[in-house]
Amino acid sequence: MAGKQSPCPNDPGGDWPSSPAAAIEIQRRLAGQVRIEPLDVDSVERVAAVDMSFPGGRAVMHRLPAAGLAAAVVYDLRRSEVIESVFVTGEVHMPYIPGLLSFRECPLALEALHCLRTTYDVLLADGQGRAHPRRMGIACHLGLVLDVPAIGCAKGILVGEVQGKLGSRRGSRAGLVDRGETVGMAIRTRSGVKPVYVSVGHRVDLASAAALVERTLGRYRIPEPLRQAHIVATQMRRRGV
DNA sequence: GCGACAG
DNA sequence: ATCTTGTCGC
Repeated sequence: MAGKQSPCPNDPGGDWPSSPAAAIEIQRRLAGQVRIEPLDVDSVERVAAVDMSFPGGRAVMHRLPAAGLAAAVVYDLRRSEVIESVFVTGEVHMPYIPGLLSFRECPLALEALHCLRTTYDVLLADGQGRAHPRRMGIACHLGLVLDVPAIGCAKGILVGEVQGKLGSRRGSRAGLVDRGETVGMAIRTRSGVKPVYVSVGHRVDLASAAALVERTLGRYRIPEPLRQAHIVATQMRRRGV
């Protein structure tokens, strides 16, 4: 358990739309700004990851504004440990709408990332990157706003279908294709366990993204940086912050 | 109209 | 995403 773990004062983000129509318009405009290029995965030393957690059961879940908690960590690949961990709490003003997740989570997620004092080489987001109906998932959004290499790693599919048959052994891969375009990669991170879906967020290409994710794997299905961010987000919420 | 649908 | 204990299996 290395690294610190402290709350961070909230700060104003950018201006975020509250209507689905406005959000979709923004996605159409931003999608063309995503840059796909190779990333030198072998030289990556620090990987940042963000995840969110929300309180309450179905009763208060879809009530807005809602309380949310975003956690961000920086993971050192060489030492295989978290070197910094932060979190922020705040209000979420958008409901969860498939395809518009970034507008619900980005404001708080960005606040958390802004609190990090450690620099990092690439950002991992819990969700899709280009494997999105408008090629503008949360990983693309975060990567564009911060102008950092970003990768989306989702536990489920939003659009597209796995090409062919994905092997059951760890390390097996299969393309994720949507409307004739390979938008992501299904990767079996543990033998006999459901795969994760990796896609380009920003300033990386699919091959680099897949390689980076595999470099961050520990003994679990979810890449270690993301798994750690998820643990922080969940524990801080249950601790009643 | 019906089914799908990241977190 | 969240509510939850034990339990079956490699």
